[in-house]
Amino acid sequence: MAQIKNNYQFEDMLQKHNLKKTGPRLRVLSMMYSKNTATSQPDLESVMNDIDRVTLYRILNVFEEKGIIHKVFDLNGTANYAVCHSNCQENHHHDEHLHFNCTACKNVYCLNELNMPRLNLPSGFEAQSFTLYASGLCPKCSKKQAAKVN
Amino acid sequence: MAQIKNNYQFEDMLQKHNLKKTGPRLRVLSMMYSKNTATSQPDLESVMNDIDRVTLYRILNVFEEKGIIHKVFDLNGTANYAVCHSNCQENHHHDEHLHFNCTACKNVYCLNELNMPRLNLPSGFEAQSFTLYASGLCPKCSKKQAAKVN
DNA sequence: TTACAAATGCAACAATATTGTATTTAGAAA
DNA sequence: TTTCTAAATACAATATTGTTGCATTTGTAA
Ligand SMILES: [Mn+2]
Ligand SMILES: [Mn+2]
Ligand SMILES: [Zn+2]
Ligand SMILES: [Zn+2]
Repeated sequence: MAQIKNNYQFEDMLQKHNLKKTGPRLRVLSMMYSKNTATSQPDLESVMNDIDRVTLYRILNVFEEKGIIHKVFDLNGTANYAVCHSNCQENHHHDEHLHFNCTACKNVYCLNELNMPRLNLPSGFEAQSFTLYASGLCPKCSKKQAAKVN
Repeated sequence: MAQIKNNYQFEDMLQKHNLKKTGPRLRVLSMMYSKNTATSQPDLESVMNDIDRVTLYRILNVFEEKGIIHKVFDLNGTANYAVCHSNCQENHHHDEHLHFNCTACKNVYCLNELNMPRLNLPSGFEAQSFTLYASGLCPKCSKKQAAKVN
């Protein structure tokens, strides 16, 4: 689980970032903090189907700008959003961790505990940030598969 | 440059993969082999604007299936395509290298020479493939920037 | 040369994302 | 508390990217 937080803490988060406390924003925050996987845009939209699509896009964008969440594309190129755990600042993210795409359940996991390995690029390339992607089976799905085989 | 190849070689490639030699396919091959960066779908479409959009999508898909090209999403989530250099087979790619996104010129470079570092995942995760993304300045753009500063 | 599967072109549609603007609302100020 | 306003939301229109079905054309094997 990302981090258990209650509604007061979400309100504080919004306040700290000079964002008004609104229902849609609190609900998006609460949903994203309640999961240990990233949230796909389509998923978010179907769960919050009473909130206007455009509003959701704008909430996601402002949260990303503020350093509250970061965007990660899964293997099909669909946008997923996950809470930042790296003390990201406004317009200055540092979410340099592994993103694991489960090919079975399609969930995207942020493996924050895994540091990025240092590596030296070919001469001339100046990297500012790194992200590592992996795909395969997540713990749940690999267990399921093992069970099937038996 | 990916590899200099002439039209006869492209025809051979198609034949080897049991694909008919057609104008659109040869042109796509030729374009992608003439560059050392990946080709974005929008770019491809605007350059080959006399070929139907759907045909281009189908060419890209069949080339990917056959192991001729691989897809890589850039930092904005747009699809880019690059020729495979890892002896990829039909439905079995192994393009595990670094993809460098230049934030200035927006080009995507496949740095095939860079092997993926080994890393151990948290227990339970079973990775089948890895891709590393980096963003920053490519050699050309970092030179330009250095020139400006002076 | 013929025949036919494969490839292309075209039309329709679906999904995702952006822009502009009217309306509503959170929160500051009176 | 009430008033006021910038910020946020809702709604409409449009853009971009990708898919599906089918008619037509074409590469190639016989
Ligand atoms: Mn992440
Ligand atoms: Mn590549
Ligand atoms: Zn899974
Ligand atoms: Zn560049």
